[in-house]
Amino acid sequence: MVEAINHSTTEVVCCEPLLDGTLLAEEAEQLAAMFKALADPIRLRLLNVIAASGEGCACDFPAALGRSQPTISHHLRILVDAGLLEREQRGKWAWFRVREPQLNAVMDALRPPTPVR
Amino acid sequence: MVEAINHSTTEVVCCEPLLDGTLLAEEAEQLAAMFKALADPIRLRLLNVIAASGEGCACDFPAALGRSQPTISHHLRILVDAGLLEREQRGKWAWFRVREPQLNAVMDALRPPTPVR
DNA sequence: ATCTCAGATCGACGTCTGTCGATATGATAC
DNA sequence: GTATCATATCGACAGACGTCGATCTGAGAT
Repeated sequence: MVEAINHSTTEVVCCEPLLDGTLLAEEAEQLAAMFKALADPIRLRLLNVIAASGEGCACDFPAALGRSQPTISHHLRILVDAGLLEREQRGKWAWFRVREPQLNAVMDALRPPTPVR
Repeated sequence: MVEAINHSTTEVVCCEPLLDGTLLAEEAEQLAAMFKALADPIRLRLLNVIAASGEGCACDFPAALGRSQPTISHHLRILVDAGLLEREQRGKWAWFRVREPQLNAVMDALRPPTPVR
């Protein structure tokens, strides 16, 4: 279906504010795509484990999370495509780091529109 | 499948912090369930429209969002079950409000573990 | 009680998703 | 070059999901 997936960056910093009544159909699509990337327990645990130590090697995840190597690779791809992880090749190993700006962008969409208090 | 769905409250305020390396398998399930409820453009637009005016009548949503009445009812149910909306019956109409504490709980899970700066 | 109408539930459909075994790719070591 | 090993891709499968037409439920109104 997807003819040429951008497997790396996804420089779109989606995420219009969710609660202020300005969310258009297309923006909702983009935001929903971000949430979809977060809507799986294995992917959340990948983010969690990687963020905890700053970075993580793909080689450790199948044993740590109890999923096969293809399954882990599949989930890592989804997180990278969503812009939530960045991938770096070191020798024959693949290392991943969390892209916190993208995570913050998702968080901002949930923030209520009450700028003053 | 689900034999008796709690269609109202869901007092679980899920959402352990995502980035600090303490996410257990079961907590990841709960958090993923919250993100799953947010991972659909129609549901995001429902939240958006309802939050914008403080409340919203189910009767307006099919026309506003271009989906059938059963489909809207389906999505509203998912948001109520996730604890993100609360439902109130007024005469024959159903009105909905956003439960901001629950939304904030999801947001807190995304916050990076840097309490001091 | 009967009528009307808003909303929920049911049943079906096509599509998407998570999973894994098998295989391909690509990088290092020899 | 070949061998080895880490990761990606492929193919298949079962289950979940979004959608809608048809129907049921329940609250007013008469």
